[in-house]
Parts: sequence; C-alpha cells; structure tokens
Amino acid sequence: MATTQPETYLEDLNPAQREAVLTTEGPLLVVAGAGSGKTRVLTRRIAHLLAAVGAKPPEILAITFTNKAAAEMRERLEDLVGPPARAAWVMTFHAASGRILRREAPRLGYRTNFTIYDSADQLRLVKRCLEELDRDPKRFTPRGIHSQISNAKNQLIGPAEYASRVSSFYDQTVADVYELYQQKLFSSNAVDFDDMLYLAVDVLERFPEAAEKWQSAFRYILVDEYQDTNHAQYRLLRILSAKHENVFCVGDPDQSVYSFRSADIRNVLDFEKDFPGAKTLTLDQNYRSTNAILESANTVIRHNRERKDKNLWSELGDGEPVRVVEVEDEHAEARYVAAEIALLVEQGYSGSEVAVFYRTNAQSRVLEDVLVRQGVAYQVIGGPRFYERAEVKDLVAYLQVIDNPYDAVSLVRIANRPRRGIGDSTLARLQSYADGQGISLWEATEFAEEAGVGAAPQKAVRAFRTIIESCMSGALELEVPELIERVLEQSGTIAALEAERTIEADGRIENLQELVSDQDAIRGEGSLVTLMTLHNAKGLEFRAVFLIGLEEGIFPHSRSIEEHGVEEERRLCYVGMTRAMEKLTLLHASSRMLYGGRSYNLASRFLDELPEQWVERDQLRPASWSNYGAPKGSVATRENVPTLSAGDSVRHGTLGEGVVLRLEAGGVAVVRFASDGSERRLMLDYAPLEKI
DNA sequence: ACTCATCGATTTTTT
DNA sequence: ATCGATGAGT
Repeated sequence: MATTQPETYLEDLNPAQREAVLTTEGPLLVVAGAGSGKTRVLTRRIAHLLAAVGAKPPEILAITFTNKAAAEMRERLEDLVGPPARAAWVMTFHAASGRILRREAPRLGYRTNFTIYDSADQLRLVKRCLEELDRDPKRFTPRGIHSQISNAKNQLIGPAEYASRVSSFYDQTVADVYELYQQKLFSSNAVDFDDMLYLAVDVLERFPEAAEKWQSAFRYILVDEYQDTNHAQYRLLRILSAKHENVFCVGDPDQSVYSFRSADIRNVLDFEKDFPGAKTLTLDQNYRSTNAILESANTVIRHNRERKDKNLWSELGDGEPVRVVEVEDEHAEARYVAAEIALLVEQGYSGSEVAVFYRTNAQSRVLEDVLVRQGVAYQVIGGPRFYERAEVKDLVAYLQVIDNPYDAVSLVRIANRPRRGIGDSTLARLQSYADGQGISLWEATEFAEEAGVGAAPQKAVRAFRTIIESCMSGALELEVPELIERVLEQSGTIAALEAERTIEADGRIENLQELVSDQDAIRGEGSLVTLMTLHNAKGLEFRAVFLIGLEEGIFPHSRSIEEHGVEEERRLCYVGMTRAMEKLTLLHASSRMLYGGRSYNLASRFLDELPEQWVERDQLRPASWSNYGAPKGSVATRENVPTLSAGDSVRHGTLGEGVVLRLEAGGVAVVRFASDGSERRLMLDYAPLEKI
C-alpha cells in the first residue's frame, strides 16, 4: 500500500474519472454510462482513500449486488494496493447486513447463529402458513403471497404496518400470512434474505448505540450499481453514512432493469435531495463500442420519457453498421446465428468474444440444439444455479440442522432425504405434538411414541436422530470438508445416489464432490461462445453480440407491456446493445413457437427506433431449402469443405483437435475431441473443421 | 409411502 | 412444448 502512488492509479483516468476518484469527502453520485470505466473508478478511488487520504482498510465499505462482483472488486483492489485490501469491507448488501446482524441479532431476540432461508425455503414456509390458516391454495398461491411479503420487506413495511394498510381480502390474507410467517421464522431462529436488510435497518434505527458503532466504523462507503438499490438498501446507506457522510454511489439510470425485485430508480434521481450537499458527476466517454453501436443504443434509449438525458460518445471510430435481420422462424434464427459465429471464428474471433442474448431463458433451447449440431462450443450462463440444485440444498440443510436444530424448514427438508420412511404423516404428528408441548420439531423427534407415530416410522425417526447427533458431535471436532463427508456418508445420501445407477445420480454425486473439493477447479474450459439472458449480460462486454427474438410480445415482453410499462424493457435493450464492442446483430423472426402454438409477432418497436444511418437491414427469405436460413451476401457453406473419413485427425475452430469416429448421413461427422473427450456431431458444411 | 397421470402456468434474478 | 405441482391408484 505504501508503494501505491497517485501517479500510478490516476495516470490512465480521464478528467471526469479523476474527479470521481479525488472527490472523497461528502456525498457523491457518479452517473456512469455503459462502458465508461466505472469499475476502474471504484477501485482507484479505494486505492486513493488508502494511499493518500489515510483511510484504514476496515473503514471502507464497498458494496455490490452479487458475490461475483464483490469477488472481482476484491481481486482488482488487491492487484492495485496489495494484501491490506483484504481488510476492507468489499461485499454484497446482504453480506454486509448479515455481518451487522450477526452482531446485533440478540437485540431483536434472535440468536447469533440464526439460519438464513433462501427463496425456496421462504416459499415452503409461506405454504405452511397458508395451510395453517386454511386458505384456498388456488386463490392464494405461495409464490404470489411470498412476492408481496418480499416487496413489503424491501419497502421496510412490517407485518403490523402491512395489516393496517389492507384494502382487499387478498391483502388481508397476505397480512395474516406475513404475521404468521415472521413468527415462524422467529421461532426457528431464522431470517430470510429480505430480513437481512429489513432487520439490519430495524436494529440500527431502533438502537442508537448500535447505529453509532457502525456509523463510526465506516468512514467511506461506496456503492456499485446504485440504480438497482431498493428502499431498504437505501435506508441502510442513509443510516450507515449519517456520521461521516462520505457516500459514493455509482450507477446508470438507463441500466435500471430490476424494478421487479423492488429496485427503485428514485434512489438515483433523488440522490441530491436525499443526501444534502451531494455532488453529481457524469461519465459519458465510452471505451468499449464503435459509434454505430453507441449511436444506435443512444437513439433507442432516447425514446424513454422518464429519463435524464445523457449521450455516450467514443473515440473508437464509426465501425460497421448495426445489422437488423429478419428470419422466418426461431430455427432459421438459430441457424443464422450459428453460421455467423462460424464465420466470425474463421475471421479470427475467439468463441469467448462472441455472445448471444435473449429475453427469456426458454429461447436458449433451439439455439443450443443448432449449436451442438454445428459443433460450436458454448456455455449457457444462468438457469438453475449450483446452490439451488436439490442435492446441494439437501446437504446445506443437513449442515444447518446440525448447527441450528431449531431450523424447522431445513429439518423437514432432510427428515426423509434420502428416503428412510419418515413420511408426511409422521412429520405432521411430530409437528402437532411439538406445537402442543411448546417445543421445537427437533425436540419432538425424541418423543415419537408420545406423538402417536406408528412403530415402523418410530424406528426411522430414532435412526434419523442418531444420524444428526453423530454429525453434531462431528461438527465439534472435524473440519468442514470432513464434516461434509461424514454427513453424506451417515445420512446415506451417497449410498442412495449410487444405488440409483443413473447418469443423473452420477451428476449429483459429482456436484457434491465439487462442493467438498477445490472450489477453484470448477471449470476452466477454453473458448466458449456465451449464451445468456439480457439481464445476465449487464456489466459484460463482447466483440460480437447477437440479440435474438426482437419481436413484440417477446421483447418487449408481453408481461412487461401489461405491467411495468415498456421503458424498463427499453433499458434492457440498451444494456444488451451496449455490450457489443465491434459487431452488433439484432434478429427477429416472422413467427415462432410459443406456448405450444405458432405465433406471428411484429418486429419489436425497438427496431423501429434505430437510427437508419447507422443500420443495415436484411430480410432473409428462404430461396431454397438448402440455403434456408443462410445469411444473405455471405455463403454460409464454406468453400473448402474437407473430405473426411473415419479415423482422420481434424482441428476445429473452437474445440481444438479431435478424431473422426464415423460419418453419418446428411454430411455429419461424429468427432471425439481431445481437449475434453467429448463426442460431437458436426455438420461438415458449417463446422469450422480442417483435416490435419 | 411411492408411482404415474393430469392440469395449469409460462419474464427477467440476487441474496 | 415443457415443467412442476397435485391427486388418484398400487
């Protein structure tokens, strides 16, 4: 740290960026357009605080939304200032709130080892409440009720206040569930994700001595993606910054795409009002995209009414026009994208420099089919996540019960997993016995007989207790990886999965092993084309970007047209477009399969909003079957298609070297690749294959 | 307690 | 089309 000099961390900053780094005192809002170097500003600012302002690492609180963003920031910071950076609080809102809450929980009657319930746990708990209140599950879906409760917490509206504002029978049910739900959380010594913020704010607002402690601790607070903050997060910032008043928020209102999870754009728009004496800076020089891309994105976003005008510019030249392509249907769309990717790879692009974005996850399917067939190596970002996979959640639930046996949701989850003969009726008997005796479900498992449980399940319950108790004693003496192994072994999880003898079960075992073994080894595959939703694309950049499904009803999505209005969808479009550095292609299909039927959608309104002088439009009509879906003006089939036979060695543009196993009808070669041992079916006309 | 069939919904996502 | 949840049957 001592060796970090201002000239090192300031030299490659433009004047606006420099000012954002150097204005350390007082509230500061930085409106940072796409690609304007905001992460750079954030890390340099922390470096500056440490090196020149004399702040100590633990006095800095830098907040992000995702763990990934936090990890990246920590890494970049450590590169810049070295190991002392590790003592700074660089973490997510939830992690920071959680850390505060662990210390302050006793003030609210929670114990410090409270369990954190994720959204699946929350849903299960809501369901239990609904059953207990005996409400019609058709009218009151757990999902709908939970989303109301979650929104309420994000607005810092507690059960009592919610109940006082009820204006319909539905609301009344939500209010009743909300109250019961909180009671159940409390008696399980558990908090849900929303509570982490809600309760952190609550404890700081109600206990001034607690607030004072944390306010003094954080001399400098920095917030990334400020446009995504909700009211609870905003209030947390207000409290934490009240003493030193050094809040630095970076965000781009044009990239606010999370209103559905209570993000409130007013936090950005009202910043100067909320934080007296605040200054605002704008970063509008873009270091990522060509003018064609930037002007197109600027022109689209200018159609939003609720917006502060801002105009991104760059010095990277005009570049190629943005391409708008109409295709026949989703299959032609996928084929076009795959063929274009093959061309790009031939031109020297790496697969990892190319991305395809779509509005909804379901759209990846057809694309994946075609990419697999054409041998384009890809990765899909998003979808079901590692920690949400059932087997991983089961394991985590075991660990939670071992640490906090009052955690009834986790206990119910694992009681019969793997199957050991503890069914719903057994659990229901235990639960009602527990309720009657005023004890926890875990304690009730000791009195299975008294609870009226039959003979066979009694034995199962006793066996289950033995498993948990054995793991509890293991928890005292073992390291985490060994404990996990003991849990997997004692619980019979591994044995049950092995007995299944299916590919799926093998995958689950692998997932569990992955959790125990080195986290870094997750995968380091080479040059993969990236497929993801527009929401996941935020913050990333690619040399070439394909945005598919630009049709009314798809994007903008019909649900948003009905509900939130179309401006957030337009911002999403803006986010997608501004990810592209050099090449941007926007596609729409004349028709596509939707919900089991074929629908004919108009081209997206966003396509009408593009500046014609920066755009080139292609319409692809199938001239013949063989050329169906091939890009106009370019021959998708390559000129020198290699003549191959089984046993030949080949090299693929993205997959590397492999051996031809056999040839199939329709010009398909089955190739096994050396890099990962995978077997793929490649269409010779398209796949970038050469004989070696 | 577990297996299979029918019904209904179906945007986006993090913690 | 597809997935998940619920309910009847074994």
